[in-house]
Amino acid sequence: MDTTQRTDQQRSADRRRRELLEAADRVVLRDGPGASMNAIAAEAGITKPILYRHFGDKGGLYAALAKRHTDALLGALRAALDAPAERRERVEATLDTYLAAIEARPQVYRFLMHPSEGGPQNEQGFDMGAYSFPLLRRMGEELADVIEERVDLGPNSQQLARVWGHGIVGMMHAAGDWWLGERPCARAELVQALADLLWGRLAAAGDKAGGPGF
Amino acid sequence: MDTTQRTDQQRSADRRRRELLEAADRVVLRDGPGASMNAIAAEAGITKPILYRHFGDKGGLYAALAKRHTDALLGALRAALDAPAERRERVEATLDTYLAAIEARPQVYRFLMHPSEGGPQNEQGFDMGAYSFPLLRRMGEELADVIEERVDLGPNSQQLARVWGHGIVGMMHAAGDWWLGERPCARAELVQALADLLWGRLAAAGDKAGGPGF
DNA sequence: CTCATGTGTTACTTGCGGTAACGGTAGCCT
DNA sequence: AGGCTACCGTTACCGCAAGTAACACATGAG
Repeated sequence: MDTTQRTDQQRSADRRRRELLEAADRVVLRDGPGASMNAIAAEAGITKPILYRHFGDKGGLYAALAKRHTDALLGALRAALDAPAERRERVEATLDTYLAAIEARPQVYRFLMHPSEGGPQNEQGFDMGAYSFPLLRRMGEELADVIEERVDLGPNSQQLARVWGHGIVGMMHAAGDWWLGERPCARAELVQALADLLWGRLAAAGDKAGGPGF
Repeated sequence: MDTTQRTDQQRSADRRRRELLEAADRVVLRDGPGASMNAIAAEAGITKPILYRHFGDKGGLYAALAKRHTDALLGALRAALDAPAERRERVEATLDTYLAAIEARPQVYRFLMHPSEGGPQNEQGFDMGAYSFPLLRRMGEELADVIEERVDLGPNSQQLARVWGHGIVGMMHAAGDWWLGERPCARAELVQALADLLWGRLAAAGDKAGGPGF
């Protein structure tokens, strides 16, 4: 029993793992994050203990599931962030990429961010918070790296970049979440509004008549 | 059986409700949001069904609990937002108020925002997501109202204000969450960094040597 | 043939949210 | 007084989901 066998088995196990993840994906997207391990196992054509052998516990499964989508989204964002263009254009492209992603697959988004609420009858859900925030944190850190690498912020640039990275990601996330729920305007308008905000239009705007401004 | 009796009973019920909420508060702050209804009932010196008679279900209890803290925080924020001062000063005061609140009572904050994870051994938590986002949404809406009321944004000001309200709140929240976890700097520095971001310093900064900027 | 190993199962335990059914106890009515 | 109606409280239970133990079948190696 050595490498060759091990690799064979590992390949097989990896394929199985992928199949299980795809089944889990289908169920979670259909039934919401409250989906039970039994349901996921049934969809995969097997039974619970196998899931536990592969993923340890439900958290492990959900983490693996979240990682897939998270990686895909981060890849798209990185591409937008790396395109050759002016800074504002890049910012807009990145915002648009994120918003387009959550608009195109709101089910996935809701799973990643609001892992409760989901299916028709959603009762006692699951812990969560443990999968959504990794995504936001990772996005924040990556954006911080990009900012620090490319923007001249003078002294203390590292900390400033990290604050901004997390702050901008949070802005994008919260605005996107609200927008996705209410759909008050077209995506492009939202992108413009957010870019304007980042471009200091709040500071530049005048007060309205009737008192000191905000 | 009419008003007088009813009011007496209602007063008594309200007092009871307050006591129960305080007990729940203690337990949740001690054991984290995974606290069981049994534990809360025990802390209050009673048993489960009474909790259910008062709050319907666990969601109702947590919602009531969250509302208390949410209202308190919103009150403080409104005060900071209404102080007579220049716009930038107000923004800084508001940011500082929020950050001071979460710094002073991280347990409460974690309950409101990340209702999973909590006590030492926290496993199967609870659904959640249903209590944190109301807070963010309410803050976003209130800020939007203030912006629209006081800042001259030209046409489409209503939508712009709402986007910005939610966006700024999200920025504050995400940056605060990250900062609370890592404590990389003093609160005042964070406030400055965020205010600088809102004041367009990202747009104003130059590119770093080595390529087009972010 | 046997034995180790990986894959799968059934059947169970534990602990939670939530509820039904029952017991006291205060006040009001006649 | 005696009984009736609400209300506060209890015990004991249901359903369900996470997670686990113990067992069963295959298959390839010696």
